[in-house]
Amino acid sequence: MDFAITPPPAKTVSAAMAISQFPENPKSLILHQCKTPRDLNQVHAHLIKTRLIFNPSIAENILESAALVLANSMEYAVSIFDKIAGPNSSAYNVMIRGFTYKQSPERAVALFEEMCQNSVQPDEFTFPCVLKACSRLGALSEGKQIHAQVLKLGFGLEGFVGNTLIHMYASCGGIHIAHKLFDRMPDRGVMTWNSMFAGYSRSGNWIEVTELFRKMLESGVQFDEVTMITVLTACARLADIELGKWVGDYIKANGLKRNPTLTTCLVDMYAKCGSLDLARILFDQMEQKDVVAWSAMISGYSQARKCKEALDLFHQMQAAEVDPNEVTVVSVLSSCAVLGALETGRWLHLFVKKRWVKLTVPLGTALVDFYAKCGMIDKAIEVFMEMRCKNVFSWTALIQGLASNGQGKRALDFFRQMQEENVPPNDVTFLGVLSACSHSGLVEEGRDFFVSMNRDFDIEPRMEHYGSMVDILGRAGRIEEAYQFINNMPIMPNTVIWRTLLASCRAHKNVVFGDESIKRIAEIEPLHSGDYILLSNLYASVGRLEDAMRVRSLIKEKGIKKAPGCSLVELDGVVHEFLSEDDSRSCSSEIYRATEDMINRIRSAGYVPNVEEVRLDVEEDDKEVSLSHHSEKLAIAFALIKTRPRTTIRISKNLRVCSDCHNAAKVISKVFDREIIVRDRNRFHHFKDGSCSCNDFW
DNA sequence: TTAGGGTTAG
Repeated sequence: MDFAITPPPAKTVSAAMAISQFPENPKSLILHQCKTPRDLNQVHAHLIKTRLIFNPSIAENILESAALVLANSMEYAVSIFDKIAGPNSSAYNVMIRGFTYKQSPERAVALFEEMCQNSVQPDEFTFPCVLKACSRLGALSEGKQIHAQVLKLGFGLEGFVGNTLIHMYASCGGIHIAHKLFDRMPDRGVMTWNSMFAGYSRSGNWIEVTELFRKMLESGVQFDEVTMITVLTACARLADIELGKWVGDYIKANGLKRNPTLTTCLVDMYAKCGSLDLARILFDQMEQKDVVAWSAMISGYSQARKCKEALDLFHQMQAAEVDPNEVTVVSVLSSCAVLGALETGRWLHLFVKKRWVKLTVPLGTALVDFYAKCGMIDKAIEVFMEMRCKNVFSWTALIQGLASNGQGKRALDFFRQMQEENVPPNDVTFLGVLSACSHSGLVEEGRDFFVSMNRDFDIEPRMEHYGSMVDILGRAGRIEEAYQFINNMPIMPNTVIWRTLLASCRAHKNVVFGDESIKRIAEIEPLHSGDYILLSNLYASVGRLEDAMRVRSLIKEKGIKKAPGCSLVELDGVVHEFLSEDDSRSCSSEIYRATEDMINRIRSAGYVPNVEEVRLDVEEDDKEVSLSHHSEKLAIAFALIKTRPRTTIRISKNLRVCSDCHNAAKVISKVFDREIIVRDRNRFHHFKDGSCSCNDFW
């Protein structure tokens, strides 16, 4: 061979040198020397030249190299395999294994069938490979046929075949069969147990995972890191901090923290169980943090509604130059949605467009939810339409988004479309549907949907569904009907239900049922400041000012804290905060002046302050001033002077908008020619041209 | 030659 004279690069030398002294059994040589396709080509060429390829055992060795070396393709291996006259079971095994590992499990199963047709008897190595392929495919019926073959050929449950059979059944939805085999298994090792865990965790049966783990501990079989990973995942989903901590302590005591996957699971478990600080300590201690570790910590914050922390950590992740993946983006988007962080969310959307051509279901859904929660409902619809694949989550996000943005009828149109496309709604979808009816005053429709969810979809109404129904009736002024509805509830109504009724009583000036609601709330828990304020306003609305004052003074007497009204407005990515009657800001006089100007202008356009809801402890003359200093008015006035004409103003509020501010905002939108979007605790108000998207139902 | 794992959306 000529390259013994002129040495080519190192890698080729080793392969070539080896070839010149080809050993009797070349298996390990071929496997070790063939590291690249080029090596493989050379060895293969040599085998053909020397006719060694016709030696079945040598052909098999090169076949195995071809199946293992080339990263994503089996074509080279196929070309060798096709030239083997009468391949034996070992050759088939190599090919089946190759297909299984190289993401073509369906070809692995097909080849197994071909093997049987060619009367080549499978051996104890064939079955684990082909069963693994079935597991990957979720191919239960093929798996069952293979099981029959296993029995026919007399293989028992011992060893690998038994374990892979259990794994196959467990991961293809045949968990009961898997359990039967597991029970009959003569010698259950850690792999046997892990195969069962894999099945339960794949189907989300987290309780079964923890119960099985306790049985494993009783049995005395030593668990391993894979077991702990599955168990920790289950603890996270179940918020089972007790068992989770036990595993955590075991990991600490046995010095297993160096396994980053295991630590990531611990971080995730602590975060999902609410111990965010513990999670963060572990996370900070991790030497190597991959994208999954970062995502676990970020989603921990996001799910705990610590959205600012989630965004901060995301920025740290970018600073650490770790590339976010889909999961990261989905978590961060959901935090942006809660915060109304429009700029960051938009940036993420651009990032998604650049990075991933196809919108996946979770990504699309997170974007729909994000835009809807930022009041950009048209953009939410646009993203939804772009999604090629949608599931019940995506439809629900859109329906809820439309409902909270005051487009109840459109929400119901989408609900009908969802049914036409055969996507079955779930309990949360119905919350969106009922909320659409409530916000749009669709009483009869709401009642029909409430009946239909149980009758046609077999969904048992939860407390929230009953609450929505009370809201629908109450808002429409059908207070007595709402009261009867509560009395007929098959479950014990909670305070949310009674507070919903109380709010309706306030809106419709119904003192009788208002008093009754307060009584019922007080039976369950101490009254909130909001309850007193609603009751006080209710009395004031029917002219019982003394009672109103008495209720107000109770707040002070009992020392009940009131949550101050707070509005946020985002300008150039900076969030400004306003509190009611806030004079702490350095520019407050400027803002108060702007507020005054704003009020004067809308007064001349017909705005009349509604003093009914003003704090009753304020002196009569001051009432209108107090009204004009509600946080949303301050925020709107601030935005009016700080932004260019016609720019949309976006306000986020911690409480519900009061009726006076609602009225004022309508007039402001017309007088100043501005679209104003206010997100309150429950929903959106899009003020434009003197009216609001909520049609004054809120 | 043969088996197992973590983060995501309403």
